[in-house]
Amino acid sequence: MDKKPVIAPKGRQQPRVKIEDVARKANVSPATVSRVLNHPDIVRPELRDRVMRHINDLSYTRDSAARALKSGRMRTVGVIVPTLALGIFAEGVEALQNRLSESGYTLFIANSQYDQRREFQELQSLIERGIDGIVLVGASHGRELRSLIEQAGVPVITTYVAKAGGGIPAIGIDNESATREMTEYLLRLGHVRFGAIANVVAASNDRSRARLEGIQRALSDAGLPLKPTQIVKADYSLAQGRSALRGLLTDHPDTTAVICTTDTLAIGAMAEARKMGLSVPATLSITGFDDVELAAQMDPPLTTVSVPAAEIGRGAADYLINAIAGSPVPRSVVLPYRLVMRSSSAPPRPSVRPARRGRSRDH
Amino acid sequence: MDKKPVIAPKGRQQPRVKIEDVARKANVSPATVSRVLNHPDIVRPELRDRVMRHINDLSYTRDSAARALKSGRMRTVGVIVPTLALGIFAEGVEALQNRLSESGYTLFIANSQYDQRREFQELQSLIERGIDGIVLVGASHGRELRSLIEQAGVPVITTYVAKAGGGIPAIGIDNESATREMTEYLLRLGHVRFGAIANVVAASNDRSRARLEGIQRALSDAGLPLKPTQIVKADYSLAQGRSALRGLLTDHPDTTAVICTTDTLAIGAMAEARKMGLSVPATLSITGFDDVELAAQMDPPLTTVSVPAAEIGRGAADYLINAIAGSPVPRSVVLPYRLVMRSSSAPPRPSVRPARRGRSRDH
DNA sequence: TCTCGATCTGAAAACGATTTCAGCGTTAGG
DNA sequence: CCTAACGCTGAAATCGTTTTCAGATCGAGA
Repeated sequence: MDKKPVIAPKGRQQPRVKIEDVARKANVSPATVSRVLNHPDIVRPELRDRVMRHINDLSYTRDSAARALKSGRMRTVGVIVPTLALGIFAEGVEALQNRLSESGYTLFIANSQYDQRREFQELQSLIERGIDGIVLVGASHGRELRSLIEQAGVPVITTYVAKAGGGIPAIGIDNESATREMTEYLLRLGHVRFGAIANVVAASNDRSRARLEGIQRALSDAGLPLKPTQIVKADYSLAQGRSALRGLLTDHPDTTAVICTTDTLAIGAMAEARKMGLSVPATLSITGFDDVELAAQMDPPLTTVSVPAAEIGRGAADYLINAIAGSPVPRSVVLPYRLVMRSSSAPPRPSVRPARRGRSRDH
Repeated sequence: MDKKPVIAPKGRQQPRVKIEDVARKANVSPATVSRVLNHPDIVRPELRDRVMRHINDLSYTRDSAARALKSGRMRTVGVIVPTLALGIFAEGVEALQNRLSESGYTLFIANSQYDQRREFQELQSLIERGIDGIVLVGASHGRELRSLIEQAGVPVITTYVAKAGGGIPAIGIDNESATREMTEYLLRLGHVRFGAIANVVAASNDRSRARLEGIQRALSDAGLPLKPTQIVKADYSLAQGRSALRGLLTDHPDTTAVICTTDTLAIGAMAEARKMGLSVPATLSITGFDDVELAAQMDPPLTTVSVPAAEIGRGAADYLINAIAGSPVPRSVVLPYRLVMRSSSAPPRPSVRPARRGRSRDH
């Protein structure tokens, strides 16, 4: 009843059991205890067991700070994602953490909110913390960030992209090629009047930028280059998907296919289409990117590109674990994406000729 | 060209600049450099500036391991969430990290996959890493976990619930009361045949369990207790929401209101209802919990309970920062939830009496 | 019985920063 | 001009492990 009020304990109240205490109890030297912990195979089994028993008795755990100081390794990895709000990143981080945990590593997490300056600051803070490896997202980072990494001499890998500049290894998919394929698929279906909704407002979002380029390239190659007004820039919110579609159809009412660089945008677009009384895919085909859980459950189910987020996370973990250990590591890993054709895309309605207005202007 | 092949560097290649190097360059003692860094106000300004210049010149950063060893504080906090796949947790973690980062703390993240054993292991690993504070989710944790925390003497706070056992402080909402209110609202609308879909398969999911209890209590109080078959247990996936609704309506085709303990389940249920040709809310009212971004964008928009996830994350950060500093902290914080009435709920259709089959069986 | 190896184990020196304690120089007051 | 007091700075101890290096122990072979 007379314990301190609502004040949290100042320091550890019990003076922390250290390796020396265990050593004394077990009648061995601290060195032996350390060996039992770190190289169990080089100490005589009976002695090892005895020491182990005392370790458990005292429920001794080593001080990671001292350990890190002496050994120079923190057994810690950091990750900086743009945001956790996107399921695709959350999934990757979760897989990353799980794999690291299996190998005795712990994961520091930070988020940049798509802001390069913040990314730099967070990275600085992580490096000061002595992390052994770092996971980044995307290919575009400030050059000062790259020099910071280089100077720190910490292994790094960037994710969700197939390649990154500045000699940084990458694990991910070829975003541009994915949307190019998607666009070609829609072209094959017979579409000729396209629109694109891309979350490219954040300067650092090179994934969506690459995806947009894939769309543009495919359409240029088909002789149907996108006019600026056929491209709507958005952020990553559902609501922006809605307004983007509305804007797009205001400028180009005869559009038959809308390609979004994100499922979230596509879902927003679908919601808006429904509200506008447009039927998907009969009058409008819509496609997304990421294949989030909801995509398959939409009505109609969303045609999209499946991104192997968990595999990316696991791969990044493996890469860093090897790199830290000094094992050989691949330069970059390109993972396969998968086009998932569902019912939100279909051939354009053949009978209707809603293009009259556009056509008449041409001749 | 003759740099080592694909082998990562073994240790830091540059031998790391330490405090002594700075001291030598600046012609002062290491002690002074340390003081410049930690207590700038007690060192003569001109000298301080000189030292600072050399610190920058050499781009010296202190070794956090040594610092932590000597000072006993890691400036690090850990969080264990069930999963990051749920936006509600991702949002909280993001807010938590942002607030901690502002105060110079870094966040370790781990996930338990709703498994108490795993939660214990991850916590153990975090504590061994010397974290200064820990954030948990929910009220139900093994007693060995509680004793581990106590023994480590680390401040802890649990989140998303209004109170937790074992003297652990909490920050969150009163889940039971929220669903009770929601149920009462549906009762007032005139519903009498209810169904509940709850993600309670995970033993440790006390949030959903409390929510389910809220539903049951309200209905019991109204003299309409739920039969076991009116409660469908699920996990947290959209697909389970679908199959749960199907199962529920198979057993009780005359149901007019379905209360879900999660938006994800509710969205799945809505998708299934649409597929079954049932119109929401005309023949079936559906409600969720969490108010995820998508809830407002559904067709019809989903009636749900809004959970202040970001505020929970920030509050947890503030709590721990204060507790670690030894400042007074509140025992627990109950945050307000908010019932968000949208169009997925409405009075039951008065004219229709689809209950015939069920009724005939009764008499 | 003695010596040579082969194993294990212990003593002690790091790892890099923080902080106490004491000493130095300077200024103010007598 | 001398002493007291104050403000800064430096020397050195310390935090808890890991690891090198050497010493001890034991068995086997001569």
